[in-house]
Amino acid sequence: MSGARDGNGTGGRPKRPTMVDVAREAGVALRTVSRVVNDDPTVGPEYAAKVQAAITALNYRPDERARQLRTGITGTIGAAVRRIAEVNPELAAIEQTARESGLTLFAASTDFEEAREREILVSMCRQRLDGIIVEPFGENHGYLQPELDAGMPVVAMDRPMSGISVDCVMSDNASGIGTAFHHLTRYGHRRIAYVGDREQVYSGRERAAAFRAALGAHGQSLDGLVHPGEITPERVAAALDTALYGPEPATALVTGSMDTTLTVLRVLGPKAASRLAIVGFDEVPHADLLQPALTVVAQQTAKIGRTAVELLLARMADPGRPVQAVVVPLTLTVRGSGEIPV
Amino acid sequence: MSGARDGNGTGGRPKRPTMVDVAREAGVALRTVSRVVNDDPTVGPEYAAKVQAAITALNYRPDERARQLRTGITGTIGAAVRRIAEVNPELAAIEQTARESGLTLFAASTDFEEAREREILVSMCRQRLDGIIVEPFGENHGYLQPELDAGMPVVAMDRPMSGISVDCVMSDNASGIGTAFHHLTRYGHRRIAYVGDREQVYSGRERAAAFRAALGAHGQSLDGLVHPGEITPERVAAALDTALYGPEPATALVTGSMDTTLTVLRVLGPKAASRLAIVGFDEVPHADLLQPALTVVAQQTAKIGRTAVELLLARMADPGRPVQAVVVPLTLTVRGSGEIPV
DNA sequence: ATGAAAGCGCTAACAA
DNA sequence: TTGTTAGCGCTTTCAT
Repeated sequence: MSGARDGNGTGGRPKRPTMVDVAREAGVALRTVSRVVNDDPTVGPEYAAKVQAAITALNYRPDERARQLRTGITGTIGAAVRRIAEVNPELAAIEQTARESGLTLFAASTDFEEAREREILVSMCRQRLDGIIVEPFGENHGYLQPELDAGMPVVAMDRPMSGISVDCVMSDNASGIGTAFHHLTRYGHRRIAYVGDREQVYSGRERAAAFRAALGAHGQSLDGLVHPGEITPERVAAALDTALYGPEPATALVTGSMDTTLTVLRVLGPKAASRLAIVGFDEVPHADLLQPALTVVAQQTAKIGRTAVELLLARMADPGRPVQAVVVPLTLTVRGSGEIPV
Repeated sequence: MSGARDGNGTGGRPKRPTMVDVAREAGVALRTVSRVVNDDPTVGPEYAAKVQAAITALNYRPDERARQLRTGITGTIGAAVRRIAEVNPELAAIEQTARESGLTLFAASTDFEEAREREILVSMCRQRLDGIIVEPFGENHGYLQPELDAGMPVVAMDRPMSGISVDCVMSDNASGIGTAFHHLTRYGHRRIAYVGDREQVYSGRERAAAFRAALGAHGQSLDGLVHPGEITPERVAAALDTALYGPEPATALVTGSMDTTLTVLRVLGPKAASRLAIVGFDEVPHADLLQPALTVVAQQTAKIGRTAVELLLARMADPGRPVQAVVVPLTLTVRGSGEIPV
């Protein structure tokens, strides 16, 4: 049976067999095929065998789209993150946790562009994904309110969302900066400078503020020591000039992000970098290969990613639960650059 | 109208409005709503306005799944790669090229596990994606033959697939190794060693073979110089011992992959590494921050990713076209480590 | 320019 | 245990 090549004569693309085709081939009802495909135990062994044979003979593959349309669930969650093809331990943790939970992950890069972010989020909503994790960037996410009202579970990661109230997990920026600062004071430093991202973005704002607070609590003035701003070689070089070569030079440095750390190292060059005490905020790839190896306060990225999925699962299970904000502490990793004494 | 909260009384999850609801709200036929949603120009302005108003009032969002089921196309291509969430320029290029082509990208990590790879590919086929790019790992992809027969476009990237015949794009491993080798001979090196991945994997096999050929063509014996194998600190340390501290020590080294390069640098330590001439195969993150900065032959990863999408698009457009294999040359990036003379 | 009705491939009530 | 039937939400002939 079923020997003929395909129903098609000439050039048309081959048509895939459907459940109806399998049912006809096996001589059973559609419903029975569905039962076999879904491992329903209430099918007689000989029927099951006949169906299996037909499935193999026709190379039948169920159409997931139809299944999803009918059941209403996709078994897929979305992740809208800065970049999927860069080092992104949160995303790695999300992917693994999703897999452990039997969910497929659909990840897309916002590139930290507001328009792109919106495009991705709206697209995920149109696909009726079971839930969305977003590392938010844009300034107003009010356009998602109707989706939330319609029951779409959303979790924010690394930054809070603006204009809507959703579950959220992020690092304890303030205490991380404090850890970096106090680690350096332990090695005798009193003049400690900060270079980090611009205060227009949430994390840049939080970390600069925390550094100012640390300086104040330590009885230091802020003059020439705190340099949030655009991370470009020029801007970073100017900041370092002010901080390191002024009348009261800083002897130690806290950087506010991975990008800042790398730019600082490039601007300083190997000789200057090896003499200055540096604690980086956030891990740097292959930090152990640098000279000196880089001491950092690292975000618990894996924990953050895992928590994001857990928050999402909780909300999927109970849409009415109160909105929750989880804060994750950072951990100090000592490697050398932060232990250079005054 | 439509003022009531939702059709729902108590705890049930809110039901989304469908096209029928919009049609009823607007007092038009279903077909008209569909026309408006799809920007069909043959709708009268007042009808269009009424429909738009209803869409806004109900916060209607079309269900992409239903659309896909009906039209048969998803507008989505899949990419099964080693790892998302790591530096992966091929994937970045795929994502960008897909976006430029108006396609959504669905990426998943195989982790270079055969079972995982198969799971992902089968899942993508069940979702009826418009096409699949795969960085293959497994040894037998024959299970995909029925999908190919059913018209599923598949393109292999970085490695060929086994057991099936599909379009493919990859680096010119042999000539890349040749470039690295000859660059070192230009600085007077005659004893040049190779450490790289095990020959069970395609690229490891190709590169080791190319290195042996280069040695041979240069009139050198192979003894103690060629070390393919597992990339572990122990194995790499043993290989380096043999190559660098034997009776005729090598004065230069070619590594066979990014992982190999990083492991070699870690095993050697900063002092030994700064004395040995090294050319890495493939780019290393922040290679410019190392001391000395690392000279590499880099794969044209962006070109490879872009080409993969282009091959896929071509096959989607013409399923009958002959299978094509594209080979992309590597480029030498001089930074210091490869220009240390004998 | 608009509408009525069929059906994409599947699951889920309900019958038998 | 198996089959019949009615949709999921949309697009698409085909009439009007």
